[in-house]
Amino acid sequence: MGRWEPNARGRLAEAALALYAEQGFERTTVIEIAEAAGLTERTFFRHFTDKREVLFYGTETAMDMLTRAIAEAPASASPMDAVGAALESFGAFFQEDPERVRRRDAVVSSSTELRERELVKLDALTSAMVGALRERGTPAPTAGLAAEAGIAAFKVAYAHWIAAEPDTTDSAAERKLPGLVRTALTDMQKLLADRAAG
Amino acid sequence: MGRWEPNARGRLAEAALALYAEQGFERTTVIEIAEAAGLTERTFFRHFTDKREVLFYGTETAMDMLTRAIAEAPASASPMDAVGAALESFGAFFQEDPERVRRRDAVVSSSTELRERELVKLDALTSAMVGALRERGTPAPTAGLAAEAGIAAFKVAYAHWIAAEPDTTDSAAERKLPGLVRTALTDMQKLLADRAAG
DNA sequence: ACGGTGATGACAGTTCCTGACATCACGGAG
DNA sequence: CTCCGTGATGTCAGGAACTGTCATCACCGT
Repeated sequence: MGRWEPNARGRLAEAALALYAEQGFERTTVIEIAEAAGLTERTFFRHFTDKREVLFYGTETAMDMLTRAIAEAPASASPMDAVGAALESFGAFFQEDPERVRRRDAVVSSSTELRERELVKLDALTSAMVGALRERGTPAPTAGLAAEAGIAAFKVAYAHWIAAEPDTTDSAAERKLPGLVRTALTDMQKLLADRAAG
Repeated sequence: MGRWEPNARGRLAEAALALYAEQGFERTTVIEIAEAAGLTERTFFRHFTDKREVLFYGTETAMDMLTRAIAEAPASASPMDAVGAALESFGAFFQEDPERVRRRDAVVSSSTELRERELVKLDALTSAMVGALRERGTPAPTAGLAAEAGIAAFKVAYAHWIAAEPDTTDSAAERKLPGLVRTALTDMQKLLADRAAG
């Protein structure tokens, strides 16, 4: 594998995912990853700031997706409508390649450090949504609450989705991520309504 | 400062907080912390698994507090009632020493790595609350939603509280953390109710 | 053919963190 | 009072994650 093979970043990401899955995150060394991709350790760190970051490649894309979805929501949509729509389309995007998502999730779930990083990414998505909401005139406190509530519901929906689907071709609505996001939001609303006043 | 001075752990935590605040997290070395506490680097790592963990000392106590509050909630309380009560008392605990909380928050906020760790701790608190809810018979999906929604509201309330209070003796209800938690929860409910059906 | 540009390699160095073993203070058994 | 076990600490060696610096290489336009 020569020095100037194309798509170095992609090769590194692939090699890392494979090695993490195979022998675990902690027992995989950056040198191993780099050599598996035909590169050197130093080059790995030119493409990824971190040993973990290599698994969180598309986060910027995800942020764009969410902010755009919120910006493009009709002016009549409430903040929670906009957030809900954005997260549903986000869920739909996940479903496009469930196999890859599963593979990646298995690796991330197996390591505390990786779950740590995933939470930061979710927090970044929250901030991005807050920004997009403020852009369309939502006041700051409302934007914060809407974004946090939305991400919270998404977490639950995603956990359900991952835990359920084995790899069957079953396409019941309950197994589709956008639908799970929607029901999580309504269930959350019901739970919050179910409180003793004052 | 001799080898057998008491409370090594506390001294390390104090020294770390002071140094992080003074010169930043990344530019502080573990050796510096250890020497400031009259100990060695190796001993630091016997007391804390991490350079970051030293700032998240009381997390187990916090988990106990939350799980106990949920367990002790009256049987008639809804899941969201129990979570809300637990988080309000949690907020009250924070308020006991606002100065220290502020100091610590300034340090944590200044470093990505530390915010990362804080998010993990919040996630651990979420899991603890889920466990406590399940203990009292709440079904798993409901428990997950209630805990996530509660933590989401708490995050927003906490951010408000930190951003507002300068150090004034002002004790308006809006500046008290338990009250902010409560209003965050009701505001979140309103936002979620404000959605197009579907 | 030639020089500029960007990606990569090579290497040294710092810091985080761990394992293994020695050492010290204390508290109880005799 | 002495001796010895126990737990906390010190010392040392070392792996692995990252960073800075400079040389080297492939490509691209002139």
